Amino acid sequence: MEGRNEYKKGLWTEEEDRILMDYIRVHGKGKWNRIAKMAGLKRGGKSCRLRWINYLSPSVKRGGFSEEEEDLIIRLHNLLGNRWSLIAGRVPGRTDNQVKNHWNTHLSKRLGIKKGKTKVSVSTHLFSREPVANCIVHSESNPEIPTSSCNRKSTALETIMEDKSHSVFSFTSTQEVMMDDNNSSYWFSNSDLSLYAPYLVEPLDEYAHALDFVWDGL
DNA sequence: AACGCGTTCAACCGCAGGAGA
DNA sequence: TTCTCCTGCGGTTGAACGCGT
Repeated sequence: MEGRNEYKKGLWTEEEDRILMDYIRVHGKGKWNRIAKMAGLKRGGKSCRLRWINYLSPSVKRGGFSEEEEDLIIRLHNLLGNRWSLIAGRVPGRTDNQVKNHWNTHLSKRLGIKKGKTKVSVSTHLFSREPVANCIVHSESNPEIPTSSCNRKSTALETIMEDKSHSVFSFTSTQEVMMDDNNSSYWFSNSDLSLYAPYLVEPLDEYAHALDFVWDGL
């Protein structure tokens, strides 16, 4: 059982790294629980997998992030939000953990992005030619008190459909929104704002159109 | 030198989902 | 269908480090 104290935790030693690398070099990766046992490591399978993926794998690039990498991460985060594995998949040699850490410790600070969220409640007149979004903005620190409100006419904007469960909508040229179709909430990926819609309708592309509106008060 | 405090990042945790028996 | 095992993900933790006093 992985969760009990029979496994060693904490930083890996050079000896452990060597044992894991030697084993993978001969037998290949995958089936991490078995690797841990067969290699004689007192580590859980998850720990071995993480150590390989984030540190030991020859495909992992070490050292500081270049300006090009940072620029790419910022643009991908605008588009995808905190979907680190997707972002890392588009930054050669970088892992999701590296990207996440670099974002949280450097980029989010540099860009002045705060951790807290602001909730935007939305009601829409669906399928009219000029749908209207009625918005009330709440701060997370005091959700009871709306900090501002607006009533804006929408304009149709570009819609990017990534997949069924995670649709990405372009809000303006710089603001993107991710859709979670389970709870009808929308996330502003680059400003940590969430947008709650009162109801969900099908098909998705019509819904997306109905929720497209210009919001310049962020 | 010693201490306190903030920052960094490797590693852990809990959970979800897929595969296969 | 159910169960187990494995993998992958994002959020969180805490040891190590750096810096100021």
